[in-house]
Amino acid sequence: MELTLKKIAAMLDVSPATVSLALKQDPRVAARTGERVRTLARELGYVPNNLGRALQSRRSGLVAYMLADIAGSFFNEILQGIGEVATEHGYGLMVGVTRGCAASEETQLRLFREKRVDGIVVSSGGQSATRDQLLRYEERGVPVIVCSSETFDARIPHVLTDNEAGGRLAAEHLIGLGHRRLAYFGPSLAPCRRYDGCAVAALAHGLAPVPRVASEEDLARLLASRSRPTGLVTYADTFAAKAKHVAEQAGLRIPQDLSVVGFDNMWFTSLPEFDLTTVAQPQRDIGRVAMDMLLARLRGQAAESRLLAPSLVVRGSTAAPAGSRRKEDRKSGRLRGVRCQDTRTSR
Amino acid sequence: MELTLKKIAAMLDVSPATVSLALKQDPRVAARTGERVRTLARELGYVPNNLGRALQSRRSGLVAYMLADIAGSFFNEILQGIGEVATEHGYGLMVGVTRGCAASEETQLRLFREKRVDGIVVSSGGQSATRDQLLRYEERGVPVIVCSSETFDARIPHVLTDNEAGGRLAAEHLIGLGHRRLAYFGPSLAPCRRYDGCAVAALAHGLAPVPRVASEEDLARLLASRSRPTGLVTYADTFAAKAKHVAEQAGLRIPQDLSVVGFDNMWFTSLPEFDLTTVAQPQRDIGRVAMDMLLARLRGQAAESRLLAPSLVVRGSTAAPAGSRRKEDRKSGRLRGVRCQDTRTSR
DNA sequence: GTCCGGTATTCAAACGTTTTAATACTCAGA
DNA sequence: TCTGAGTATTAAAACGTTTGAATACCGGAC
Repeated sequence: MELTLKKIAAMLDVSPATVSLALKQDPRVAARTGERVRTLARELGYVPNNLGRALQSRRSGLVAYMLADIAGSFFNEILQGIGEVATEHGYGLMVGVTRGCAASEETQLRLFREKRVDGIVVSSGGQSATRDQLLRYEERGVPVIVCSSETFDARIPHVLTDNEAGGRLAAEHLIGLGHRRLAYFGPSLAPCRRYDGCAVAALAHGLAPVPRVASEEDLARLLASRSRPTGLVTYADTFAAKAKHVAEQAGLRIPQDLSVVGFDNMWFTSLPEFDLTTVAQPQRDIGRVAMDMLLARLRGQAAESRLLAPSLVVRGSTAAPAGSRRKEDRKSGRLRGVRCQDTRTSR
Repeated sequence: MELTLKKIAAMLDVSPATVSLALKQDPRVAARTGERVRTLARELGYVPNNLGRALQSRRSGLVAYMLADIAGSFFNEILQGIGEVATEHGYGLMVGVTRGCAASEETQLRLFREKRVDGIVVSSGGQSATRDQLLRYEERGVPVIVCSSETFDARIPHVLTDNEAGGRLAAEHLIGLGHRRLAYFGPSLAPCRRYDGCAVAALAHGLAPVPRVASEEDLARLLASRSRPTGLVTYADTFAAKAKHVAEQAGLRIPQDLSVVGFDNMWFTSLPEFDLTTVAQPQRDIGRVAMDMLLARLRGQAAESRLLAPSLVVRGSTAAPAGSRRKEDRKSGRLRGVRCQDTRTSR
C-alpha cells in the first residue's frame, strides 16, 4: 500500500541498500544508479518512513515542548519560535499542554518518553516531581532546556528575558523623563528581578528607595499619600491596567499625574484606551534560542544559559512629571514609539 | 542501555512474546506469569518504545495540529482542547505552526507524513495547494478534520462556532434591550455568517435592514447620520474596540448613546476600560470536539461536521437606548454578566 | 589462466515491537 | 501406553530503515 524503500528497490531491480544509500547521496553508489533512484523516488513522491529510520538510528527526530495551559498568547509565541527552528532542522515538534500540576506534567513526560523524543523544552515545570523526572531524562541522554523560567539544576540550561534589565529599562525611562519618585506594583512582595532592576536604577541615579506594593488597596493608599510617586513600574501589563484603573478612581490622570510602565507588551496595550508604555519581551526569540540550544545539545555540544534583552515600547502612558522644569527637551527628543517594534498582526 | 521488552524477557527467562502479551493482559498468558512480568516491568519503570510498536502496527500514535502563527490566544485555546483529548487517549500531539502560506503549510504536511501521523486537525489551510494535499492524506487513509474554518470538501468534516447563531445572539440581545436601529461593523462586505445572523434577527423582529460598514470612516459617517444606529454588532472584539474609539471621537457615550457588542470574548474585553458585551466562542470545546471527531474517524467511524453554540457575555457596553420608554424592566431583569462564563486566568 | 585493485552492488543483521502459527506440556480418559 | 483436549509458551516473521562487511564484476598486468 504505502510506498516504501523496498518497493522502489524492487521496481528498479536493485537492493534496498542501494536505494537507501542513493537517497542520501552516498558516494558509494554509481552516479547513474543514484540518479535513477532519486528520479523515481521524486516522481513517486516517496517520503521515507521515519518510524523505521528512527528505530534503526535511535533518533526519533521529534522534540517536545511542555507548556502550561495559561491564557494569553505569551507561550504561544514562544511555541512559534521553537516550531520555526525545529522545522528548519527537520525535527517534528510534539507539544504537551499541562495544567501546571504534577500529575499532568508526569503524563506528558511519559508520553514524550513513549514517543522517544530526542529532546525537551519545558516552560511548565514547577513541580518538584517533574524536576526529578527531567533530571532523569538528562541522565538518559535526553537533553532538556528550561524556557522562560529560572532553571532548577545546574545541568539544565535555560533561556529567558533579562528581567532585571527590563525593570531597569522601565525605571530609567521614567528617570530620563524627570521622575524622581518611583514605585513598583507587582503580584507579591517575594524577590523579583524586575523589581530589583528598578531598584538598582533608582539607586544609581540617586533616587530614594522604590516602594513596592502588591495589592490594589496598598496601591491606592500609596497614590493618596503626600509623597506619592509620579512614576509607576509594574510587573506586567495586567498590573498596569489595574493600576491605571486605581489611579483614575483616585482622580489621577495618566500620564499627567502618573506615568505607568507595563511589562510584556501584550496585545491590548496598543489600544488607544491604554496606549501603554511597556517593556517587551522577545518571546519568539526566546523560543528560537531555546530550540537552538536544544539542537546544539543534540549535536553533543554544550549549551550556555542565556538571558535575552527586553526592549522598551514607548507609548502615551508615560510623560515628564507635572512640576518638571527640566527635561522637557528629553520628552520631545524621545519620540513616542521610538523603540517600538510593533509588528503584531491581529486575528 | 535502554530498557526493552527483550531485556525484561531475558531477565525472567521467558520469550519476548510472553512479555508482550503479558503487558497487554492477554488471557493467553498464565495469571502467575503475567503478574511476574507486570511487576518487574513496573519496578523497572519500563516504558514501551513506540517506534517499534508503531512500525509493527502501522499506527504512530501521533496526531497533528496545523495552525497559523496568528497572535492572540484563540488557537492556543483550541490547541489546549485538542491536547487534552489527545492525551486522554494516549495520542501524542505534533503541532505545525505555519505562516499561513502554502510553502510552510506544505513543509509541515511533509513533516507530518514523515513522522507518519495517524490523523490531522487543521486550522491553517487556506491555500489550494494545501487543500489538495489534505485530500491526498484522506485518500491515503489519514483522516483530516477542519477546525474553526469552513471546510472545502464534503469528505472532510469540520467543527466551528455557529457564527450565524452568534450574530443572532448579539442582535437579539440588543433588540431585547429595546434597540430598533442596529448596524454591523466588520472587516469587509463579503458574505459573513455573523452578519447574516444579525440580519435575520432584525428581520424576524420587524426591524429595518441592518446597514453594514467595513471601515472606520464609513462607521464614523454612519454614526453621524440622522438615523444613526443605537446598537452596533461587530465582527470581533478588535472591531468593537475600534468602534468604541470612533464613537467616542464622535462624542457618543457607550452605552448611553451607542450599545456595542463584540465577538470572541478576548481577554481585554473584561477590563474596566472596555467592559464589553461580547459573544464568546467555545474555543476549548472546539478543540475537544475536533479531536473527538478525529478519534472517531481513527476508529473507522464516520464523523459529522458540527457547529458549536456561542454564548453571550453581557457586560457594560450595552444598555437600553436613551429614548426607550418600554423595556426598562427588561434591562434590570437581565443582570450584567448573567450568561457570563468568565473563567479566565491571566498570565 | 590467475591474480590484483578498484568500483558497484548486495547481504544480513539490527533496531523494538506484535502476532500468527506452531510447539511443549499436563492431565483425563480409554 | 496412547489419544485428545486444553493450556501455556515460544519461534519466527514482519514492519521500514540503516550500515559494516562481504561479494560480484571488470579490465588489465603478469
